[in-house]
Amino acid sequence: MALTVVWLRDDLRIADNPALHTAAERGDVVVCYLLDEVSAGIRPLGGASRWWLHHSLSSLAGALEERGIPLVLRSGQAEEEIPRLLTECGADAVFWNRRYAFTERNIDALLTASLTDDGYQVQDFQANLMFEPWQVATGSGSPYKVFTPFWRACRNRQAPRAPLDAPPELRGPRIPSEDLDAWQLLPSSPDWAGGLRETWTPGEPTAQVLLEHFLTDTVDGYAQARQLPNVEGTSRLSPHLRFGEISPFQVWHSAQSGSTSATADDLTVFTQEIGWREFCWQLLYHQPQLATENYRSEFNAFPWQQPEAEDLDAWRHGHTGFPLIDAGMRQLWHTGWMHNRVRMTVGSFLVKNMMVDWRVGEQWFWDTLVDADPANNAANWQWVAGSGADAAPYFRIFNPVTQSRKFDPDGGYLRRWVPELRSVSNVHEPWKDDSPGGYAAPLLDLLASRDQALSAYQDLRRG
DNA sequence: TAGCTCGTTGGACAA
DNA sequence: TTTGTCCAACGAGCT
Repeated sequence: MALTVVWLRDDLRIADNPALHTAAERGDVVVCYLLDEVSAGIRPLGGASRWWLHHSLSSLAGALEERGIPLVLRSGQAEEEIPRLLTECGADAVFWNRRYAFTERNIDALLTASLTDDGYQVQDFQANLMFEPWQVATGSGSPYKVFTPFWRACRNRQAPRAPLDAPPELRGPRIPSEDLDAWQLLPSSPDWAGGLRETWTPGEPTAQVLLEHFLTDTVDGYAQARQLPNVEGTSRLSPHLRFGEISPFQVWHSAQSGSTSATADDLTVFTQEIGWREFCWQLLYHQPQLATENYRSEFNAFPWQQPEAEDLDAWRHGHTGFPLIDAGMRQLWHTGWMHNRVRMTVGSFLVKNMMVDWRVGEQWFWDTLVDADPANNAANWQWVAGSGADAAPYFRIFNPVTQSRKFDPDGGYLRRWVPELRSVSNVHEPWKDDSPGGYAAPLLDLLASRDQALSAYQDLRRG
């Protein structure tokens, strides 16, 4: 009797999971998740991601149990634990869905070679990107560095395959599993996850509900509403996509076939966001050090400032004295998520007004975002800093006052996340108010710091 | 080939 | 209050 180990990684779902689907057609399955915190080069998950992972695994384990099979949890080095599990359960094959980061690819390649040598059937599948990074290239054969031509080239390719249904039946033996609680993925002392619990329900079922809800109720007007941080105008699918509770194929096909009232423009803009995820991953595929090294090496000479500890702390926890910055950073700290427009603004503030190295911000987002994604996070911080592939022009410096006037005119978002501002009438510029109500004084001079950044960037250009 | 167009997300200032 | 222009070239990508 054929028995396949399905090794799940960033694909914690049952539907549209080609590895699981094919294994179930083949015979019995053992579904496994391996927590590998020991292989060299693996970046440890941030705190918010660990919280999400715990609940996502818990949700998946429950769903598999309902179908009669367990989720087998193991921890340790993949090179040792996967062969051990294969021997232990008597499997003759192992299937997984491909992943694209450098260390992970190498681990998978080494395992494939050694397990194949040992006589196992090893098979990998395309599941987490609609366009494989090596499939999309410019006319001259090089990887794309600019989003628009990249996404145009993707759209000109064959349409992504239709998503697979969940396997109709899952059978398999009961294999001992480690205890999820013993992994201590959840914060205990202190338990800072209250805001995450209020905000999110990790797991595949919720991801499907969110997608349906988005396409039924929210996507109409998306192109405009997604700009407004105080409006529930986005899909909020990002952490679900990050952990693979839903696949881009599912999102893409639902958006194409959605008989909604949305305009073509709304659907195009939404689909494009899925395209950005694909773009960031192909950047990371071709530039493995995207999270740690400037994509444009001339930025190695940029004069980043070493921030005072209390200034950096003011940024991290939302006490800079700039309402939009503080609202965003507090939303992040509380919920593990921040509206994208505000992400750009707080990023620009850290990198350009405070002149702090983008990697400091990237690491903070990595620790605090529930959707912290190795490719998206790194590529977008580099975009903000101007050191990235398809970077923002250096003179593009977000002004937090102008941004909140434009995208949160009545200050609802600002007052929601910064209670000190509720009694302040000049909510966009509280320092001009007669009674700023205990709200922090501005950390810096916006115009002066802007000029300083502009000249530093100009110096870099001149070499 | 060499030329041409274009580039997710802005701000300041003038008219 | 709104709209247009400039900021500074430059490299990507296409034809």
